[in-house]
Amino acid sequence: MSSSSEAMLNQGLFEEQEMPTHMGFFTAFPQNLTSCPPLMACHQSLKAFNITAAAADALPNSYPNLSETLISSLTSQKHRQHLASEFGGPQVLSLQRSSANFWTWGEVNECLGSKKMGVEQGHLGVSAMKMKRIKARRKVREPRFCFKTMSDVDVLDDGYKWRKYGQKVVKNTQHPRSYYRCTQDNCRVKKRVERLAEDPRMVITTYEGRHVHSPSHDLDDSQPPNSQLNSLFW
DNA sequence: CGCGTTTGACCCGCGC
DNA sequence: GCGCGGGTCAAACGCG
Repeated sequence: MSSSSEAMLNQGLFEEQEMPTHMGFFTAFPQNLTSCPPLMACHQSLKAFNITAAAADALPNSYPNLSETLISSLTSQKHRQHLASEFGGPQVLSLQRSSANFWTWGEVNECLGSKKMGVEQGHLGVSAMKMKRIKARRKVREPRFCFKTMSDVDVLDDGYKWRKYGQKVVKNTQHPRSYYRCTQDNCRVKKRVERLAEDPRMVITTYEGRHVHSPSHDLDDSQPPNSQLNSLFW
């Protein structure tokens, strides 16, 4: 896909486009990434999408509490050059999350030993009723992440191979939502692709689950060895 | 022929 | 319990 670069003009990263009731980011990252499935999945998504290239310059101003480590990893020389040449400047980054996915915060909390994140504990509180619903959802729901991207093409080239398994007309939208599954055996990662009702130029890509394999082609030439995102945001 | 897409039917969770 | 709407299935179809 030759237009994948333009497609990678990421306008934001957030979790669940509906009901964005919470915003926040992690300022601590577990030493052992794999010990925390939600963070691991998010980390992989960030890597796969080269999301670090987006809005790097805007981060410190937009999110003053963001850790130094993350900012430095996002504002590497290479990414700056990429931003400047490809997009002509910094992009606006929006980080949102939804109450619908509260449980991922809970898991993260457990993994981090709680109270070690750069978010208010108040954001993590859930009512018993909500917890019940979350539990029901949790049986079937993997961690999910959304990327809002301005692009002409619907399906972004993220290095993985996808097979479309469904399409659905969503209420109050004239644009259909497409459902994709990773074609790799034993990999149950899914993604949804839809266009924003208010702005059809924007593509919402929602990932669910974690890949159990590497991308089918090598796109990750921007990560120096031993370079890790040791912080993470939503 | 194999692989991917299309599309109508079906399933299931949720709100009323 | 019922209806709605989102998500998935699977047969048919298209393409290289």
